[in-house]
Amino acid sequence: MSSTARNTTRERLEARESAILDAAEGIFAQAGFDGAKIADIARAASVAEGTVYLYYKNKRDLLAGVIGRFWSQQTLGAEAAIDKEASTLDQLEQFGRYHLQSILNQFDVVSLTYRAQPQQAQDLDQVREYVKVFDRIMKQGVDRGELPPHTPVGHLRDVFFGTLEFSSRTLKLRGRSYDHSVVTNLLFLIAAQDQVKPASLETAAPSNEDLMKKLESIQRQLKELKTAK
Amino acid sequence: MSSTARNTTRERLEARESAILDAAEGIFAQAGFDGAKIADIARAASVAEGTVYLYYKNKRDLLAGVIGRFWSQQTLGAEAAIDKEASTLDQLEQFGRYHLQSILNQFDVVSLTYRAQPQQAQDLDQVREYVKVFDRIMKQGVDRGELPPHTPVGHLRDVFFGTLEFSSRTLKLRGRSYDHSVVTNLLFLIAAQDQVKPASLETAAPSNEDLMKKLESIQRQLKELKTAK
DNA sequence: ATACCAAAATGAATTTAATTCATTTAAAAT
DNA sequence: ATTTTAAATGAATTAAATTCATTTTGGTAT
Repeated sequence: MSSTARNTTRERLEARESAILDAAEGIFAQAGFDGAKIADIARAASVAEGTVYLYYKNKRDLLAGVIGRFWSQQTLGAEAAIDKEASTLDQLEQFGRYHLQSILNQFDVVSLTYRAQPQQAQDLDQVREYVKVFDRIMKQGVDRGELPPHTPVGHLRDVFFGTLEFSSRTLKLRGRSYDHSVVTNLLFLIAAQDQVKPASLETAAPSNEDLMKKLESIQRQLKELKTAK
Repeated sequence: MSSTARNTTRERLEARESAILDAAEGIFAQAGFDGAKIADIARAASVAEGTVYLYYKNKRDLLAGVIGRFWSQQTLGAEAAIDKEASTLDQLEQFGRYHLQSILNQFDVVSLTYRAQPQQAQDLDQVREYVKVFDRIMKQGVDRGELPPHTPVGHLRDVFFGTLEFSSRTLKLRGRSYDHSVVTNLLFLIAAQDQVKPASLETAAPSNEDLMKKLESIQRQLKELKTAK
């Protein structure tokens, strides 16, 4: 078996698996898990019914495949949407905006996530990876001193994802589209919490003295500019 | 048909319907919606399979019955758990504690809620009633002057239920039981928001930090000007 | 190029479980 | 006591997931 041939074969199999996943995602999203018939999915993927079972053990497993792929892509998308150089709060806002927008745009696929079996731990592995994006932002925030060391990341994670999830349902229910104020309000809440608790010296807001010094420096520079002309 | 007889008949029918709902709740909670067999439910309720279909159109409708009854009871329980004389924040804490405790205790039944069809509006009528408990507390808070008039109740509703829901999943996942700090932290967040500013970032007064950032940006531009010369 | 093998694919047959319905049983009315 | 109506039954039907005996395909060796 030549290397080229092996590649061709594998590529053919992967293309077929992709076709099945694509078909399944479409039919599941459109008809729901129960409403989707393997026969329809097979037809949409241009394979025989039995072929689906060569790639996935059963309908549940196929669902897990669709969900896993979706959340993997979400993780990549989120990482692309976040500016590594931005402040922690800005990163959180970028992530929040990305999250809300994408779960709204792909509401039907996201809803399928709840049909996975939480008992089957690996069914939700990719969701767990996605959640880690939040954890990394928060950890970096603490390391950088932008968040207090005692920041309750676990709680805030549930606040963040819970709020955005429920907000997306509310928006959908009311037939409304993405609303940035949801993210803004949420960030406000999270930021407010940080302010209330005793902040470390590093994170202390600049004093008026600091501002005045900065202004005086600017004033000096302006004078230099004027005289230089 | 005598009044007594009519009563006896109706009572008999209601008892039977109750038996079916009890059986369904038990089997659904234990086996999940897909895993539950109508045959098992019928056996547990001591009726024939066909009898189930005299009371409920199909399996989905039976699920809706179980969910509806559960959330109706939740509404009654919540109203009993809330002291009408207490302050708004105390009432919110009482409700939050009740909500988290009960969704943890009856996690399997609550999970079934996500199997209802959001399209079928009336499937979730009782859930909507339950949510109104929150709205009434908030409205009363605004009327009493304990909350600012512009309090974003809709947004806070999603924060409240979303956070508690996700927190319950986290606790379940980690095999932990009710943790009051979840409620405390949530209340803290909500209270902080009221104190700070509930609207959007646009209307917020700029913090010293914001001023400092703006000044630093001006300073950078000045430097560029100077070196450009 | 041909024959052979193993992997992949097929779709008809099987299985499982929801739903229906002709029949029976029980209750209410006359 | 008889008739009528409502409720209940469970065997038969139906729908859809899953299996599996058979066929097809692609790669390898002669």
